[in-house]
Amino acid sequence: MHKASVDNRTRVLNAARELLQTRGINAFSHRDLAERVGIKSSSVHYYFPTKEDLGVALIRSYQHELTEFFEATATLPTVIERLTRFCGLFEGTAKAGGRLCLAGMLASDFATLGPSLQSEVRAFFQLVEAWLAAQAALSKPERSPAANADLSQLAFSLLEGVLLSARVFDDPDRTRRAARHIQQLFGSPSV
Amino acid sequence: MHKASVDNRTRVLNAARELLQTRGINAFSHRDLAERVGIKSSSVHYYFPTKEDLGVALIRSYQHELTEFFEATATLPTVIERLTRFCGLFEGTAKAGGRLCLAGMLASDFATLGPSLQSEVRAFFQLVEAWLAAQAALSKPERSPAANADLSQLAFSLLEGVLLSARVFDDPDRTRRAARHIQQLFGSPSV
DNA sequence: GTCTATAAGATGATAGAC
DNA sequence: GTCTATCATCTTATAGAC
Repeated sequence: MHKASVDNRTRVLNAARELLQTRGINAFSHRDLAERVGIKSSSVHYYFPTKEDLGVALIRSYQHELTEFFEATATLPTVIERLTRFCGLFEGTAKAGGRLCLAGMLASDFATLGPSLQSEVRAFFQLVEAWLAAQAALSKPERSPAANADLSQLAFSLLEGVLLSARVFDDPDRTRRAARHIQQLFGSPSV
Repeated sequence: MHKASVDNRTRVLNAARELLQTRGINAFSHRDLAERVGIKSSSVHYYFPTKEDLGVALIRSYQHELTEFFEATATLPTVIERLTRFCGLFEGTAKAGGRLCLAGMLASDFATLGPSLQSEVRAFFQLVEAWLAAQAALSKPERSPAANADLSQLAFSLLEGVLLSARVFDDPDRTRRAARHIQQLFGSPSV
């Protein structure tokens, strides 16, 4: 059961992820994907009948990877370290050709999405904010749940926003300054 | 020299602004604009030959209004008040049907823009951050220029980002929580 | 799975009449 | 200024052969 190389479905997904994060869902076509993968656009339709299907598959795989990230970093000793890693994801995104977060891009395209894709985007935001709120609670147990929720929204909004300016100014380092601020917000390390 | 009503050029600009802030520049057409204004798409081309022309006109008028805002609020006695007003602009944007900042939306469409439009977006970001840095300097004169620049980037990124989540959760109040945080960051009122 | 062929409709844009 | 007419191209698909 060894895969010598990625199958075309995965190749389409990878190409689509890059195009979505750089151009937005309304600025690339099945043909663009087909050309990058080296197949015909009808073959793209074979894997993802509609663009909505493609979008849903994209955010689900993105969310899946995030879940794996959460599991992998759960064993780290401090909130500080987990937060550093998390912010590092955004730094990597900014450095990858000025991409945006896939969910953030879909949020900016929100009004053009079908209901099922909108739900997925909302679920992704909720997942991130819930994790951040949990980290905030761990970091300073004396902080109220409302304050933790506030903090998590603040941190995620800041990271999404900084990707926009990082791309406009071609300056991925902006993500690190945002990360530093978030670390300060979450306060002194504990758990 | 009295204008009884707005001319069609202005009507096109207004319709385009709403469509750009809600759908992004790649998700509306000259036909969409024409239908909303009640003219034909060729008439839209008369005012704005290319979409790039339209985009440039949109951000220039947006920036012009911001400049007027800066002038109008320059007389306010405190940084706190000016900052409150500024954040109020974003609250209004979120409440206007979950719009994004026009420049923020163009930032997310950045990779699909022509060079002239990209320059305009960059200039807009610079204008905002320069103003915010100036407010930071006024607020706490003992703060370093680098810290002021940091703060201004942070504040603008946060406001841009919170518009994304405000729209995803259909919750414009998120902008107010962001505003509160920004006020705290800028510190105690002075000038 | 991947292809060719095809379709209906949208899109950005232009020419020329009024 | 606004229109009709037209254009080449793109877009999202679908049908059916291999």
